[in-house]
Amino acid sequence: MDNGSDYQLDEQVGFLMRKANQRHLALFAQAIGDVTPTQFAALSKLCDLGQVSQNALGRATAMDAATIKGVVDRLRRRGYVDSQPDPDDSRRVHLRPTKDGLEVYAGLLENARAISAATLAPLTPKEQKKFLQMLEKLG
Amino acid sequence: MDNGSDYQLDEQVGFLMRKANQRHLALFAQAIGDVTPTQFAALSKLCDLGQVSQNALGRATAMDAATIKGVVDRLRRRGYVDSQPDPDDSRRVHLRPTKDGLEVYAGLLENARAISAATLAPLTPKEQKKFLQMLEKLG
DNA sequence: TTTTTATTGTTAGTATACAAATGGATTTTG
DNA sequence: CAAAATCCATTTGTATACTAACAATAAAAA
Repeated sequence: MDNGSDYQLDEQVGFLMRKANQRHLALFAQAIGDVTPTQFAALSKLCDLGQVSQNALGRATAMDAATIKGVVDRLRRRGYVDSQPDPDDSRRVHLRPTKDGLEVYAGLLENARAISAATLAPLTPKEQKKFLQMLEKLG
Repeated sequence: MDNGSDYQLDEQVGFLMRKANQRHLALFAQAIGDVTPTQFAALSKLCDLGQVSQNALGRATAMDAATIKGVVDRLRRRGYVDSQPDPDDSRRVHLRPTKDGLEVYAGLLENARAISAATLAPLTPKEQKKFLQMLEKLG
């Protein structure tokens, strides 16, 4: 009896999401070699917020404490981020984008928009909107 | 003048896909602690195909040569995979699921299906179908 | 047949990601 | 106020993932 016991990997959400993400990352790497997608996400939020603690930046970019630390370290090594101890809370470290970081971010904005468009390009405009809405529900 | 220069990270496909994927991975880890999603994918394809070379398994699961090597190493260490040199092509190594690997895979199938369902649960059945179709176009 | 090209598996290096544990510092509670 | 709970940043360990380079082998082209 067929109890529907077949399992096609290629039809599973997880597998399809991994592949879609792979394609996106490839598009990103092709358009922006200097900075990784994760680093760009952190830089973007940092430039938006102006000043945040490291953990707060992690929360804003959906990265846990251990992950955001590495990302910030690399951005700091490149001179895009500056860190200062918080005078009011000695646990905290204030992060700020450097002048260089702000300029690099501004210079990459157009590319970032193009990457998002290219990622969604296989869908019609209507589908794209729906896709983003559904993604939001799944996040 | 507003040239639409604002860029909301939280609205970008890449960011939303990363978050959706995070949720999926969390559901997977919660339901199946023994094996990771990537390992399960490799095991699934291996049990389907019965016998493959390492690189071929990597292609079937969308992993490059370096990545599939690590995954197979871990599966072999757990005793789920057996490897034999190919007599016809001395470069190649044939991979096969062990008895243990087949049993473990069979035992996890129900969970795997439940994880896929849970991942898509926030969407209606109709939306789920559409979502998978769109993902396929983006992969 | 000899040369070129392609494939297979491996290694080294870098960059996410998360769990778990730690040490300090700050809030909240009792 | 003192104890408990929480938060911040860090470290360690494991697991993806990709790039690039490598040696050995096999297949294709000249």
